Amino acid sequence: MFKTSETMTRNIHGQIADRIGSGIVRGDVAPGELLPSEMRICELWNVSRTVVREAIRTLTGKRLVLSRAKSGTRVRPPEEWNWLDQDVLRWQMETSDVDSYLAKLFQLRCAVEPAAAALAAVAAGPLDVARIRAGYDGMVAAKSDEDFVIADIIFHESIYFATRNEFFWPIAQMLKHTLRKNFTISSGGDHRPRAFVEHRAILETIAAGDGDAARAAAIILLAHSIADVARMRDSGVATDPPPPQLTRARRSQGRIPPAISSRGMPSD
Amino acid sequence: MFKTSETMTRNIHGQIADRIGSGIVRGDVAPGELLPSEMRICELWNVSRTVVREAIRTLTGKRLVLSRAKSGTRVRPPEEWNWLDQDVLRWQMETSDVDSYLAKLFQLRCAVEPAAAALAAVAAGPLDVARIRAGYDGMVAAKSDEDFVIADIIFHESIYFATRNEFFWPIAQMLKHTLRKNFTISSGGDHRPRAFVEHRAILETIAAGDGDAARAAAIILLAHSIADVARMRDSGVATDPPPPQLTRARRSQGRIPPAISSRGMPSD
DNA sequence: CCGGGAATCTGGTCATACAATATGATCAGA
DNA sequence: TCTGATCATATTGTATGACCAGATTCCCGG
Repeated sequence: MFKTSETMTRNIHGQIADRIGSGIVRGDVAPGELLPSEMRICELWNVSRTVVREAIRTLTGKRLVLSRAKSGTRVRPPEEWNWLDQDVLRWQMETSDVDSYLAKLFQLRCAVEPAAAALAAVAAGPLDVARIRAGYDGMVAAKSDEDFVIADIIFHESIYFATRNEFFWPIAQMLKHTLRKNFTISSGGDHRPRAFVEHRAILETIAAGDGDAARAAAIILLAHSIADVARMRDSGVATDPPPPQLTRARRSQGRIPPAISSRGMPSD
Repeated sequence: MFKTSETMTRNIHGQIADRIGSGIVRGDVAPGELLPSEMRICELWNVSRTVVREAIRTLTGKRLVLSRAKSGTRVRPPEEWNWLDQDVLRWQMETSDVDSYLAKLFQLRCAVEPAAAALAAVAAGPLDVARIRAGYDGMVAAKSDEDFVIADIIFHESIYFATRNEFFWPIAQMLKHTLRKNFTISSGGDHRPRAFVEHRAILETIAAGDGDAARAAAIILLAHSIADVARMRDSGVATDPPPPQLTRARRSQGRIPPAISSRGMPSD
């Protein structure tokens, strides 16, 4: 078994933050409820109050909890959690299934990446394009599947950076850390040639400054990636159960809602 | 002058985190460089090492710095910062201009909100729809501009939640905190009737479960919002200077890249 | 039954001390 | 002189104990 993370295992307060955070995401303490007091946590795991306080500070940074003075530390509603944080994501995956997680990840990518490619085409500088090209070259030169995935991540990450829009960057960071862990399985060697063509299309349209073409190229690549994932899933285990609150009748026909298809809009 | 934030002013370690974080974003210490040692910071502002450590822990949570044991605390590259964090955003706006900030914000919204509306249409439960409707009703019943903006924020935020995709939620949180501070100016009363129509269109398409129609409605609303902001900006001060790295020739004609227009894609 | 005050609980801050290691300077040897 | 090992120092991580002030709770008296 691999160690879960890089940052959380080194320090004691990281380990404590890991346990508490995992418990919160798992639902051990409901949103709005109070955590055990600091002294209580100290006794629970035989650590000093310093460690507990720094651990809670870490969880506060992830927006999992909110410490109000002299009143206690309460769990915030999940809607306010920083789900893009890699630790929160890891804790979530300890209980949730990977299937719905990958589906949601693709929903986000389908929403963001076409726009990111279009923005990159008009905002990227020569250094940005060189970075994207380096990712592409790394994919072509990759000897192993792992090298291929790493280069692929660099490619897409560089597109996010090339938008020159900082708001896109945290999303790229999340994808980077999460795809590195979960996508060594995918990208089997057989469909690499098509991946080369599609990635090269994105690279060249961005380099050419053609935003609409870059968006279209990104959409094509995502559509094929979705098909790959769906093919991989259909040959695997059971799929996601319906969400709990669900009562309405209408549902998307396919597994993944058609977040890609779009229609024109007035240009003014 | 208003106080800058809610969370940072109460505690001492929050104030210290505010000063250090502000300095980092301002560029006082370059990415990759070392912060002053903890004891040095203690002397600088006459605080205990406890508060300094908790302040640095807070900044670590925002991915501004990375503390390696016995080596020092280094500033991470800006690409890894959590730009969706409200404090990071506030520190950034202390030096950057509001114009380019609003433009980037709209780029993100144009990328995400149409997809969010489409997802919400197929994933929302009755509670989600009720929440969106409550936002719409609040807009209609709003007596003041401030009430109108608050209800508007609830409307859009609820759409993000209704996607049932956690990855969209941090974006909604960022928009919530940032639009509340910067958009009391906009939404002048004269174009409210059109806003009602467009918001109602989104609400009803989502309630009807029509994803494509919801996406189209969201796109229409965003296009008009962009026009409003552009109109507001053109009657204001000077605009953003070109980015420093820029060398290439092609640039978008308009102020804001056409991140909305798209073309069809194959459905399989 | 209600209101007020005291005891208590909690997080925030400070001070001190020790541990362990990364860093850089010093020193010995080739 | 250059190289390599050793050592002192600086820095973060952790523990401990103490105190403060606001929030909560509960009991007692009206």
